[in-house]
Amino acid sequence: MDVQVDVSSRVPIYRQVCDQIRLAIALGKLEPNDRLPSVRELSRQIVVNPNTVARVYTELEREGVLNTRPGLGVFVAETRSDLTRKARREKLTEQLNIFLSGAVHLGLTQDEVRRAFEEQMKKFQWKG
Amino acid sequence: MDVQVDVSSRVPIYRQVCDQIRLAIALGKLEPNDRLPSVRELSRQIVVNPNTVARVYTELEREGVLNTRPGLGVFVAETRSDLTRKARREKLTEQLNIFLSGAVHLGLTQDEVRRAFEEQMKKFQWKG
Amino acid sequence: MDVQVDVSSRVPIYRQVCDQIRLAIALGKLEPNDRLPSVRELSRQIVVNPNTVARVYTELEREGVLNTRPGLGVFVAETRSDLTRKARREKLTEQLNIFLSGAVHLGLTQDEVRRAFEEQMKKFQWKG
Amino acid sequence: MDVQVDVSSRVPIYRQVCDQIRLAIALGKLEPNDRLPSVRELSRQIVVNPNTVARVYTELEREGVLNTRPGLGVFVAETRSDLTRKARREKLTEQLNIFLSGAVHLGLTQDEVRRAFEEQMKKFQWKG
DNA sequence: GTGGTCTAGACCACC
DNA sequence: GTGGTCTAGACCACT
Repeated sequence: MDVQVDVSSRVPIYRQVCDQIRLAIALGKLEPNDRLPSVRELSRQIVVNPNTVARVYTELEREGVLNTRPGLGVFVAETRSDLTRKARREKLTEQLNIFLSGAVHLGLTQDEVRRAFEEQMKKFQWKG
Repeated sequence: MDVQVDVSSRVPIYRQVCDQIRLAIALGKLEPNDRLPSVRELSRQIVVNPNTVARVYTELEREGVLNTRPGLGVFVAETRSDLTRKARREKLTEQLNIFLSGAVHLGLTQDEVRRAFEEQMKKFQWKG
Repeated sequence: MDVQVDVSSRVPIYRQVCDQIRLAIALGKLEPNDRLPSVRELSRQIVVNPNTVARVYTELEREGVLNTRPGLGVFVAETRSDLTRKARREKLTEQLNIFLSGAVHLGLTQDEVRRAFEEQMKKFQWKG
Repeated sequence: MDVQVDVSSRVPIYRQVCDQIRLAIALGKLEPNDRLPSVRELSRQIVVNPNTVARVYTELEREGVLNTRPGLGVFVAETRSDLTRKARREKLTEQLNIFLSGAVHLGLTQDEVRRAFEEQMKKFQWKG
């Protein structure tokens, strides 16, 4: 678990950390039942207030990504999805549009984006 | 130019409008040197405080997406890109990773995501 | 909106407030698009730290019960449910078992509980 | 006595065990004067720290649900109720309200909830 | 004015 | 040791 925080970014710290933990899990760098660093440990490591880290863990627990075992620590949860198929497709399209409109705005070509997409996709842990 | 504002979204209104204007340009619905509605016009149209619209235009001008010709109105700027090729690729990868971790967590398969990706990509106006 | 907080309870304050707001909505005392008191207002009213109230609002927003319009305040959201039918039935049964085992433990009879159930149920705003 | 502990739940282990013992009594699976497994026995069986089991028994004894006969073991107490009739009705209504607001928010109809209620109620061991 | 984020530091419950 | 909750107070972004 190496987490990088950019304090000068406009993205809130707790969001940066959330994103990185989600990413690590999606990439398979963290697997179900792996233990994460303790709140105090991680807060020392990335030089951030313990409350901020606690907030990250709380938030990811509510999302079902992590779960905490009182007195033991915080662990990666088993994956599950309560969402309907339709809701999931909608969320996907929504996220996709945000991503693609950013890509267009960067002035990249369709092929560049497709290549990057295919390349990155290999690195993730897919379901099927 | 039809802009839809969702007041019940957690995304700030000014950002929603910014994103939609950028998107319209990315999709080719707005082309360089097209004139945008005036601040008052647009604020009436989408039922939003004029200050908020003014801010949107200021911000997009600062980004180099729009430019104001005093007395004439606000226009779509010629596309240009300040970012180096390398910086743009890095930004792309970063956004891609956030998008893909979300997709993995939704429990979708690689094929489902790829299909949605190809389908949505058609709708955008690419450079190359 | 009258909210009662019992500081001597073992139930955390933020949870007491959450429960009462959810209840008010379920009873139809608060309807979609009604505005809630501001964070500072409610925190003064119930004599609790503003952060605690902010936490309540954040949590209920994540649940989809409320949504906040930046600069304007916090509002009751339109109801929606992304959950699958199966997930909803499971949650219902789970909550029901907790409730019923509490009721048995109180030493009440089946009829007493059924009567209370039918009586309270009338007061809520049901979907069908 | 089969007790299932879900370590990935946010409910503390000791409460899970307490709840399940109370539930077993409510369902009539355990009757007054039945003997429970010893602390060591149960802790081995459910793979939990013996201290945690000891705490469960202490707590349930304090509540009057169990009682310890030194040298003999731990037994289910005779049912008794300290609460006044009025206090019990109030507690019932309070729990009912929390349960029903959850049910409303799940988007279920009155009939669905009533059917689930009647079905689950059969499984419990009532007083009257 | 509104809510959102972060820090600092305290106390409690759980194992 | 672990995380959870609450307070106090600061600063920022949005309308």
